[in-house]
Order: sequence, then structure tokens, then C-alpha cells
Amino acid sequence: MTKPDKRAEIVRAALELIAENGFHGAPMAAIAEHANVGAGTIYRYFENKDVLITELYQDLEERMFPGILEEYAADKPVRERFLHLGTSLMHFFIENPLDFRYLEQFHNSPYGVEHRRDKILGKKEGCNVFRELFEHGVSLQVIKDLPLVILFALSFGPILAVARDHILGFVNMDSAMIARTVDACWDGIKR
Amino acid sequence: MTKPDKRAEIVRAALELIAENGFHGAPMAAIAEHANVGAGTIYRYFENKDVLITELYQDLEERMFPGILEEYAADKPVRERFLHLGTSLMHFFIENPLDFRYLEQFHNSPYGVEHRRDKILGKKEGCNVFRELFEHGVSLQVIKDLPLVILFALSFGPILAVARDHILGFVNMDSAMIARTVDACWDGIKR
Amino acid sequence: MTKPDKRAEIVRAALELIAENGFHGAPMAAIAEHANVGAGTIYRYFENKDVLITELYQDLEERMFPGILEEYAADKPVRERFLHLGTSLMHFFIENPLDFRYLEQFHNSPYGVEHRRDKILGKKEGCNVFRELFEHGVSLQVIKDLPLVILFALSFGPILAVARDHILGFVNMDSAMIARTVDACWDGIKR
Amino acid sequence: MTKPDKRAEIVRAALELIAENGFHGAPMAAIAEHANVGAGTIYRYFENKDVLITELYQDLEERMFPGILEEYAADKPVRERFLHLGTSLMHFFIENPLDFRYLEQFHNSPYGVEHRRDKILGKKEGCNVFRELFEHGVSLQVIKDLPLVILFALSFGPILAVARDHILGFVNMDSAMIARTVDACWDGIKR
DNA sequence: GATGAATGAGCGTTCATTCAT
DNA sequence: CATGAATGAACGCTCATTCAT
Repeated sequence: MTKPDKRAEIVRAALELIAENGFHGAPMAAIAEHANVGAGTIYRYFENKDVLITELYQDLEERMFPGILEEYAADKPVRERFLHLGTSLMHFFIENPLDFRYLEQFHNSPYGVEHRRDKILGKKEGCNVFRELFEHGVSLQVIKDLPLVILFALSFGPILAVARDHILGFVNMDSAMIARTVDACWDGIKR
Repeated sequence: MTKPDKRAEIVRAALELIAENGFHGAPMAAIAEHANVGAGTIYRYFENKDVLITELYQDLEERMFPGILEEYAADKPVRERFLHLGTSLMHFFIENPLDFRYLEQFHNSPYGVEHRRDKILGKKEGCNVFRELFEHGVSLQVIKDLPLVILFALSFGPILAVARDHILGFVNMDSAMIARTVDACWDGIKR
Repeated sequence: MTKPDKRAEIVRAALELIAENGFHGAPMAAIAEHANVGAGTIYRYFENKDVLITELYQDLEERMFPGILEEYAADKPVRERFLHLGTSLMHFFIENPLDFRYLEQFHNSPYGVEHRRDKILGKKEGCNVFRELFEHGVSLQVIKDLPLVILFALSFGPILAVARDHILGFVNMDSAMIARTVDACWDGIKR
Repeated sequence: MTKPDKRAEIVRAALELIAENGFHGAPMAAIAEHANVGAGTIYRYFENKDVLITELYQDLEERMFPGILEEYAADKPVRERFLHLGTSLMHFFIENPLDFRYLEQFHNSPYGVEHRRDKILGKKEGCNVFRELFEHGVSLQVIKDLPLVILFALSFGPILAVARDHILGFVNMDSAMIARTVDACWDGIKR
């Protein structure tokens, strides 16, 4: 039986190396070495590098959403829900810098573009909390009546940028600063 | 003497190929071919690929700022100046998708991180209009009193995200939509 | 004790895969899978892939000769015996295309060359009906007085070539056409 | 400018290694080494290994036919022409054992099968002397009225087999023996 | 100064074989 | 005995860089 801890080691090593060096700064041989695994072993768990990259992202999403949605109350006001989500997201990024950097590498690559295209065209199920919240907010005239894509950009653009800058050490985000930043994002989308 | 038009051809070809295919989708041989230049010739103008990539970015910045700063009046109110800059920037990105995609590739790579680090730590001269505008706005209590880095994130995060989505075809930005988006960014940073 | 049916399954699977895809289109893992056997199990029956390939050929010969020699009467005239053998052989090839293709793969490889060398140099016992028939025919002055090796070439060269062309669909051999072809082979060696 | 002698060295090394060890006993790295050339250099002359293999075969054919057709007189009787062609062919094989073994490797591989299929289906121009000779002989009722493919088998089957056996040292073909063998082939196809 | 043929380290991937279970 | 997960050497191929012309 394939040992689950080998797969986990590969995932960990790949995430780390790709997060730190990008996709082509992380050769399969290096991933194998960091995982204390033979080069061929990776291919028992992942068909090829593309599949590894994609599954790594899916793993990441599965680890990310539960935490973010914890204590998320769908019956609270739109503003409060937005602040909750934005804050949780930023905390997750800051506490999981490797995950965050992997996520950025992924989004900023053909994989990520394809992934987004599928999501926007509705080909893929994704986490729709944000979409629903925005649509709800727009219908209540609490949020600006802008295309969803733009509302996403106004919300996540700053959050991602700030998380990156924190991780790179360009700014230090404590809880208060996070709260003020997410507040500012809300100002951007609120009507 | 090295002919400046050869350098220009190399820059043009490299920008095009890298914007379209990423850094490792643009081999030096392909750049040389697209520039109608020998492969070795590139190395007369650029020490190596890293240097080419970095200088390409500097060229891009030099082409970008004059257009954006056109008709920029330092004596207008902060809000008006912000809207002018944001709108110009978005227009530039949308009208120069190749430049924009190169810029994104660059920012999302070790090169870009290094570049930002140098700028923030003050090692490099950059375009300081934005910095001055934000600092001025903060001092007038027109803009939120947040760290500069966060104000940048709140302003450019959404603009970059929206420009990318427009270029990828996920949203269609006409002048009206651009104006509304930049307005929303202002809402994000204004006090 | 090793179960003989496991060995048989391995032999069957290996023959099929190698016949269809050649030696290096038939990885040990694939053979194991087709045989419904663990990859390591093959090594309990065959020391390594080379040994498997060689023993496979011996199995094949053992299955081939009994059928060909059926109804073979050593007291019939040389010509009649030759036609009988040639015809039986061609029928066997045509009715067992997998065996035939394996045989060709084997002959046309270092294994096959080695095998022939051993046979010709008398190191290995083989089926000697053909040799005896030719020697007898030569002594009766019914068959041309040529070296055995050449008589083999004149007889089996065309038969193998025609069988291959039939299997590849380049010609369609019915019983009549087989008879005429073997007749022509006889014309080649007869005095 | 690419030096023609580099290409020639690669061709020589590849022919030699493949003739001796088969296609997968001749790794590109080994070919490069035998040609005293960098591994990457091969790819300046041949797109990939498949192309190298195919072009090697075409080179070989171009070297082979002129010699064989030398002094070939289309106005001589069919028998005489057949003996001339068969003898020339065998001499060529025996004098160029590397070429011969390469040719065998090629024919006995997917490349060769494809090549023959194209030729038989008329997709490819080839050397049609044999075909014309056979068709002419059949129409004059000098050669047996058998499908072309079978006439080819009766002629070349033995010639190839004998050439191989000579090269492997199983028989020694001098001019007299070659003549007698080709005579025997003629007996096989003549009416 | 300009060239582009040549290079070889390094990539992603395969597969015969081993060995702990 | 049987297994199949693990291995790592070896493969075909790419490409940044060099250097003789």
C-alpha cells in the first residue's frame, strides 16, 4: 500500500520549493530530494508535474476554506460578513506564508488563468460564498452595482497585495492593521 | 559602435515574447530570431538574460510614466489628481496589453520582488508622484492614515487586477467602467 | 511451490505485449498487470527480462513444432515432405499472428542472433527435421548442393516475408496462394 | 555555417551504433560521443531521434541505388536483368555490412513498416526497377503470375537472409556462391 | 562589432529491479 | 511465496551562453 506519509512529504516539499522559487525553480529532482524520496516515487502519486501542481492547489483550497468559513454566519449583515471573510482570509495568508506564495505562483501562471476561466464560465464548482455575498449585497443596494469581477478585484486585489507585502517584510500587519485594511476594502465596494 | 536600433529590436522582441509566453517560454534564440539578430548579438547589449529582463522593465517604466503624467497638474485637489493618475494608468495598461503582461510577469518573479525591495528601502530612485500624492493626502487628512504600502495596495491592487481581467477577456472595461472603478478605489483610501 | 498457472499467465501476457509493441513497448510492470500478477512475482519465475524473453521463445518453439510435424511422414518423397513442412509452417504463422510477431521480434534482435549462433555451431539442440530433410535431399541429388544455411534462406526467407506481409495486410494468403508460394520455394531449392 | 563534416560524423556514428546495437542500444548521448560532438549538436542537424533515423535510411537508399543500377541495361532479357540486380544487391550488402544491418533494423521496426506501407499504397516514390522488372516478366509469361508482394518475398527474402548470415559469419559468400544463390532465387520466381 | 554553430548541464520522465511486508 | 511501493540510473531533449570566424 502506498504510504500516505510519502505523498504528504512530496506535497510539503513541492509546496515549499515552488512557493520559494517558482515552478521552474523547483525541479522534480529537487522536490524528491527535499521529500527524502526517489525521483521516480513522485510519479507513483502524481502523473506528471502539471498534475502535481494542480493537485497541490486543490489540496491548498481544501485546507483554506474550512478555516475561513468558520464562524461565518450567513444571517449577519452584509458588511459584517464581508469583514469577517476578508479578515479571515488575510489571517490565513499571513499565518500560512508558504500556502500564500504557492497560491500566488499558481494564480500567476497559465494554470491559474485556466482555473479562473473555468470558474468564471461556471465550468467548475468553487467556493461561492463571496459571489453570493456580493450578489446579495448588490441586490440590497448595500454594495456598488459593479460587475462581480470588479468587486472581486476591489476586495481581493488589496488583500493579496497587502499579504504579499507583509510576507516580504515590507509592512507589518497586526490584527488592528488587518482590520483597518479590510475596512478600507469595504469602503471601496460599499455604496 | 553598437547600433542603437539593434538594441531596440531586441527589447521589442523580448518584451513581446516574454509577455506572451512568460520568461521560460522565451528562449534567447527565439528572441534573437524575432529581433532579426544573431543569438550572440544579444550578449553585446545585455550581459545575460537576467540583465535583459531587468533592463526591459526599466525601459517599460520609462515609456509608461510620461504618458501617465501628461496633463497631471500638481496643484489640483488630491482626489482629482488620484482619479487622473488611476485612470491614466488603467488606460495605459488596457491600450498596451503587451507592456502590462510583461509588467505582471516581472512583478510576479524574484526580479520584481528584488526591485520592489530596493525601491521601498530607498535604494532606487523611482517615480515618486504616487508617494508624494499619498503623503500629501494623508497630511491634509483627506486620505486614510495608513502605511504607504497599504495605500498602494488599496489603489493598485484593484487596478492591476481589473486590467488583467480585461486583457484576459473576463470583463470589458470602457471609459465609464474605468472611471467607476477608479472612483471605488478612491472610496477605499479616502478618509 | 510456485504455481504453474502464474507462470503461464506471465508468458501469455508477455508474448502478447511484446508481439504487439516490441521489447521496449512492453515494460515489466505492464506485463505483470496483464498477467494479473505482482510486478515482483515475475522475478520468481524468470531471473530477469532477458531470461523471460529467451524462455518465451523456447516455449513458442515447443508449441510450434508438434503442430507442424503432425502427419509428417518421413517416408514420403523429399518434395512432398518439403511442401508439407512449408505449408504447415505458413499456416501456423498466419493462424498465430501473435506467435509469429514475437518470433520476428526475437529473431531480429541480439537474442535471436545469439540463439542462431548457438544452433548453427551445434551448441544447442533444435528441431532438426529441416536439416535432415535438406541433407537427405542433397544426397539424393533432388535438392541443389548448396550450404545448409543457404537452403534455409531460400526456404524460410520467402515464407517469413510472406507471412509478415499477410499479417500486415499487404497481401491476402488463402490456402491456394500458400500452396503456390511454397511450390515456388521448392522451385528455388530443387535441382 | 554548419559544417557538413559534423553532420557526416553524426550520421556515421549513428549508423554504426544503431547497426550494431539497435535503435535503443544507441542513445543520443552515445551517438554524440562517438561523433565527437556535443549532445545538443545532433539537434541542430536532426529535429529529433525519429527524424535522424528516417533521414539515415534515406541517405542509405541514396547511396545504395546508384551502385546497384550501374550497368543495368533495360533492354537485356528479364532473367539476365534479375540476376544482375540480385547479384549487385547482395554484393552491396556484403561490402557494406553496417549499411545492411542498419537497413534490417529499420525494416524491422515501426519506421520500416510505415515506410513499406506508404510504398505499397503508392504514397511514396521509390526505386521501381524491381517492380517494373517483375511486371514485365509476368506479362511476358517468363515469371510466375503471383502477386508482386510474393515475388518480392521470393527474391529478397533469401537475399537478405543470406546477406545477414554472411555478415554474422554463418556462411561465407564468394562471388560464385552469390551467383548460385541468385540463380536459385530466379528458379523460385521463373515460370 | 556581429554572428550563429557548438556546447553540456540540467530538465521531466520511464522502467528494470529490489526488498520490506 | 507473493506483492507492489520504492528506487535511481538512464533516456530524449532544451537552451543560456561561448567563441572562432
